[in-house]
Amino acid sequence: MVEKRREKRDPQQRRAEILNAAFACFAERGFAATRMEDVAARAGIAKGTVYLHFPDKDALFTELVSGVASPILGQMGELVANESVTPRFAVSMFYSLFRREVLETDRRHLLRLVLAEGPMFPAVAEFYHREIISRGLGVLRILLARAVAHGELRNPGIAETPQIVMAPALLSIVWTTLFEPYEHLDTQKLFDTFLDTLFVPAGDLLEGGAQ
Amino acid sequence: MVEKRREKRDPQQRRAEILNAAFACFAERGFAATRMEDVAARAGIAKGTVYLHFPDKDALFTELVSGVASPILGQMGELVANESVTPRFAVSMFYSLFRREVLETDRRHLLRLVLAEGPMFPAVAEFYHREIISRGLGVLRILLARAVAHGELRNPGIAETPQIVMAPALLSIVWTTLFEPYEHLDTQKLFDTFLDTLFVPAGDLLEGGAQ
DNA sequence: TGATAATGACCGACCAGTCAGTCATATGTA
DNA sequence: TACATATGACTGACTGGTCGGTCATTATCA
Repeated sequence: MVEKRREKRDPQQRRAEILNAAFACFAERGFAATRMEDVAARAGIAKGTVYLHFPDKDALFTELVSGVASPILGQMGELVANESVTPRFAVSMFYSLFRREVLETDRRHLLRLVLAEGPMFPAVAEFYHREIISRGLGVLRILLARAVAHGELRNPGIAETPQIVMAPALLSIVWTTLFEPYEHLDTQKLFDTFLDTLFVPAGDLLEGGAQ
Repeated sequence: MVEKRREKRDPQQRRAEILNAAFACFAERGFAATRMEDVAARAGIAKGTVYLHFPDKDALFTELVSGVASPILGQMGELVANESVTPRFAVSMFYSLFRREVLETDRRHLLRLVLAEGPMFPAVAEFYHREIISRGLGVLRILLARAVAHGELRNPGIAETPQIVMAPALLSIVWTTLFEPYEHLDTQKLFDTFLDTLFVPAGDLLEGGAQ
């Protein structure tokens, strides 16, 4: 008979532990296939305890995907506020930030969850649009407008469809979580190539600049 | 007491009816939330009958998403075989084909299913990679190589990452099924703009060509 | 009148959510 | 300090309901 040790924790900490466990479970098995008991076990507590902190499974999920709202956008906001930073540099920073902080960490599974379960959870989709997508597009619009003014875009029309800039991020998420076992995608090259497609080559910026 | 009319059908036809019903159900509620009884009801038959045609729910789902493998790739194959068709025209045909045959039909829900449930069904992901993605990339590689040879790409590096060409298709699927209620995306403009970003403007093709 | 297809009541595994009871700790009392 | 009592976080067996899958029965067909 295993002796179960009870342990009281600071509610905030316990909450965080449950969210961590839930993240791991949802990320690796999806919403439907994850049992509340799995989450509890992973957090090292009993099932009932989970319900002391979250009203039900849906709430746990919604809170989870909403709560991990990345601090990336914050960094982007600062970056774009600085007029001396070129749009190309800002976008390239966004891409490498995305690669380092999302694509190459467990957070990529979170984004996958939003893609996969979003339609089932309008609250989640709405939240992500409002907090992440909408804000990101706002930053991009500023950047792209500035880029157009300086003639840095190969196709100025991009400024009217800033979603395009997000396309490689989406592609990389889907590819790495769906097709990577069958065919490797070099995401570094993907982002670099895309950047070179969006922006005119450095040498062409000062007119007459020979490459 | 309602008198239920039994009906015998050609097995092929019945199979198709079940698949249609399953498509509708899975598309609107996802795999987990769809009950076999829903599928049966939608097909106008009893639950047990479904099991006369498919061994279990997984098989039904797998068969469904595999079976609707689009004839689009076939059309693309023919198009690219014709040397006189310019790469830009071929890609633009692909985009409009995709818009007309997938994005603006119920088939878009099928693609969304693959994205959402793919990781849970390796067989599905593997199938889609092998039958759709892999073939599509093959066609694209040929097209892009030809485009590079004729100096039609703004960034020849694209030829090494043909996945990029698929990015707007992915973006449009995800956007329309996830964020469309909150913010409209003009997919026509999205694809047009992307095309203009990939390929050099028509006037620049013949060197010295004035715009 | 078999042979075949279809039915839907039924089974049992599974699981979200509940709640009566437990016990480590904090507080009050002598 | 030593003991009694109160608190509430924690537990896990249990419930009620759901749903994938089965199969004895019934209807239809050749």
